[in-house]
Amino acid sequence: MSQLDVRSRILAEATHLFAHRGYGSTSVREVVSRAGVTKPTLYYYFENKEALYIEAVKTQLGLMTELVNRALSTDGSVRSRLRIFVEEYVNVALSNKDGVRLAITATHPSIEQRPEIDIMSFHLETLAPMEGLMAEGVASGEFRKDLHPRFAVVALVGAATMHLKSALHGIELPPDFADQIVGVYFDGVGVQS
Amino acid sequence: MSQLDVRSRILAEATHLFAHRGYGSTSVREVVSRAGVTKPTLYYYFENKEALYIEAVKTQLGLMTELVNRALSTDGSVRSRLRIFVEEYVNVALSNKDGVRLAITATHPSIEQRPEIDIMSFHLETLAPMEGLMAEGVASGEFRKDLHPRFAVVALVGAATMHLKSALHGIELPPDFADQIVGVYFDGVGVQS
Amino acid sequence: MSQLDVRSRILAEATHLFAHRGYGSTSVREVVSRAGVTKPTLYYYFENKEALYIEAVKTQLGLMTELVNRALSTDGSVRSRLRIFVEEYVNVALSNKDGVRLAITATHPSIEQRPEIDIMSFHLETLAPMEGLMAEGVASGEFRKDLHPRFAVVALVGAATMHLKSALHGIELPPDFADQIVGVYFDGVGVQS
Amino acid sequence: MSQLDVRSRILAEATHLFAHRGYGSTSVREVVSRAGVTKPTLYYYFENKEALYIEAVKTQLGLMTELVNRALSTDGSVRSRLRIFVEEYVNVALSNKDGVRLAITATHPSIEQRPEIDIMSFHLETLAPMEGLMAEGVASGEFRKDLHPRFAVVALVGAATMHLKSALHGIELPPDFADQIVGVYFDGVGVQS
DNA sequence: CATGAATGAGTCTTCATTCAT
DNA sequence: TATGAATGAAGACTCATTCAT
Repeated sequence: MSQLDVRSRILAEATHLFAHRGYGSTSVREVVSRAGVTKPTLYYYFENKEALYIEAVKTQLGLMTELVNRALSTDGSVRSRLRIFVEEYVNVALSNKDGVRLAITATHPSIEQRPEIDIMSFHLETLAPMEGLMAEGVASGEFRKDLHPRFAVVALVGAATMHLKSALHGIELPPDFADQIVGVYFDGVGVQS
Repeated sequence: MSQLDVRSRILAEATHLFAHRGYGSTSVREVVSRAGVTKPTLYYYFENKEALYIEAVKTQLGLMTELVNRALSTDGSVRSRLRIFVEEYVNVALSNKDGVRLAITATHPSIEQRPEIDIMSFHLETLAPMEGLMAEGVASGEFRKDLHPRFAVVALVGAATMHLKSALHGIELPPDFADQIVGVYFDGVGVQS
Repeated sequence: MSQLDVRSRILAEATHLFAHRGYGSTSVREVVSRAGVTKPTLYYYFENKEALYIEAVKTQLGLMTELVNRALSTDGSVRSRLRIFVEEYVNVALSNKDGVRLAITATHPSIEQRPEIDIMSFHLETLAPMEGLMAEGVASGEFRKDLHPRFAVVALVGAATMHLKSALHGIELPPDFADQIVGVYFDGVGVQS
Repeated sequence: MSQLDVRSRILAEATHLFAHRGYGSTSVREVVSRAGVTKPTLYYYFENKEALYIEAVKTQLGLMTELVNRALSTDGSVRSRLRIFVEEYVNVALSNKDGVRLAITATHPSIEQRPEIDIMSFHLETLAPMEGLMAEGVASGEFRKDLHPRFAVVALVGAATMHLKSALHGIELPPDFADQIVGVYFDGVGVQS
């Protein structure tokens, strides 16, 4: 009948609206109207607005976790794996803007989430493997010995995310953005002395 | 009577609540209740909830612009100025969590801002001087010749902001975090070849 | 359950209150309270207070249009038809005081209708057939040749309406009021010279 | 300083707004804003909104009473005095639209006036002299013997008012409207048999 | 599975009114 | 006389949610 089944359509519209307006400014009425269903139908599939939000967010966080694991499980040097991760991260994000926006907002420390999301377990699931990779890099001699893995992860993810945000704001990224980001990350902005 | 005058108290509570709950989930009732005033008083000072939000956000963005300009206008090498900026940025942020949370959320590309904020002019006012500094670094030979200033800014601000976010999430930063961040930024995570 | 369905009950109470208090002094709360429903129910059936007002007024104007057409489509001389019209007009009005009050107020030129009513089309629908009848009277020789139809209509409707208003104010009308009104209208107050 | 003194300016703006929006839809805020004064100033001159309304209405009713008495106290036949009355009535009304609109609305039987106006005493003050004139006409032989004075007044005032209302609606009156109205009133629309 | 109809509680906002100055 | 600042009460309207069908 329709492209997606009813439940998926509701979830998709919810993701879109939560991402664009935020939780509090998104009304159930608007979700069902865009999904072309009635309110009781939504409540048939989801317990309430909060559950809908949580499912939408969890779905997106799951996609990101998958992405990280996929990127990190390739072969090659740590550097090349990080390059692949950055490229994938940004590209997937740009092809799923709604989802990424929602995920970023939801993991913001700003919102004492009314709908309580278990952010920490997400962070563990995604950051832990990255920290592992960083530790691997230190051990293998690719990274400086004095590097704290968590610190290394935060710096790279922060840089990549900010580039992503600027892209979401409409600023165009160069085609070799992943190379550039990882290049600066590995070699620094300073001149090699 | 009270520390701040009525208007400032309203603005402060609004900043707090908008930062913690988001725009849509913050009610005017709650703002006035925390500020210890009645609703008409709020509407005496602010046209409506949207105007209140915009003023709160603009105030915080203004503080950040000031901060950038202050940090960049010190003497010394580009590296030392960036170190000061990072230190200031994170410290000020941690001492004004509400404001920073609000500013970060507001400049998020996620929210098709119901209350429309002129984000771009903020970015220009803050990023432009930083880009200038980066260009200066390239010219003076402190930075690699092939570095695009905008790219350099985004990488550093992204890294610093992500560290800040992790701190807001409760993860402790080392005392020399600014040195570490700028260190990685300048010299890279890789071993000097 | 109740005599009328929910929607009709709301409309009836709205008509009553709008007629007695005016638009601005009638609160939605009062309407729903008298209709024995809750506010959201009202908004389920009517877009907003204005739409409710417009529907109430249009309904009453429609009844008046019907009345005019019915009275004028009888057989007999123009005079007898006008007599029937006057009688019907006043009697129907007195049996539907709320509706008439609302209609009179709404067609008042005084109120730069907040809820904009298309008064002109109502006037056309009601006055045009009456003007036609007057022209017919002139043609058939019942009326003076120099009579402008519109003028004739306004004079009769004005007189009848004022009698009606005085009745609404509590002043009793004689049983043969229609004969008297049409009598004066046709033969004048002056003595036949 | 200003054309009118403060109190008069407030009253004038109130008259205008009450006439155009009705009592309930007119806000004190709007009155003072248009009058260029502050709210406490209004409350210095008028006890409250209701008193302001009553004063505005009474002022206008007083003008109409004056008008009636002036017109009726001229010399000449009853017919000529009525002609003068009709002419004055309509002309004065058209030169003081706000006031007339307010007066007509206020004397509407529709509104169970929240601000209670003593309509009856107004009617007595204006209609009584007119009824007297009508009785005079009957006595002098100008009018038919079987004419009830009250009835005669209502018919004429009704016709004149309706013409006035149509003029307020924008429909132009012929220059000799008073002659025409009184003509129909005296001689009827029918052909003299 | 789906819905038309309903609701209690809450939304933002404005009302008429009043102090202290 | 006049006002800046304040308020209790009410305004219209929408929220997330539910139930009988």
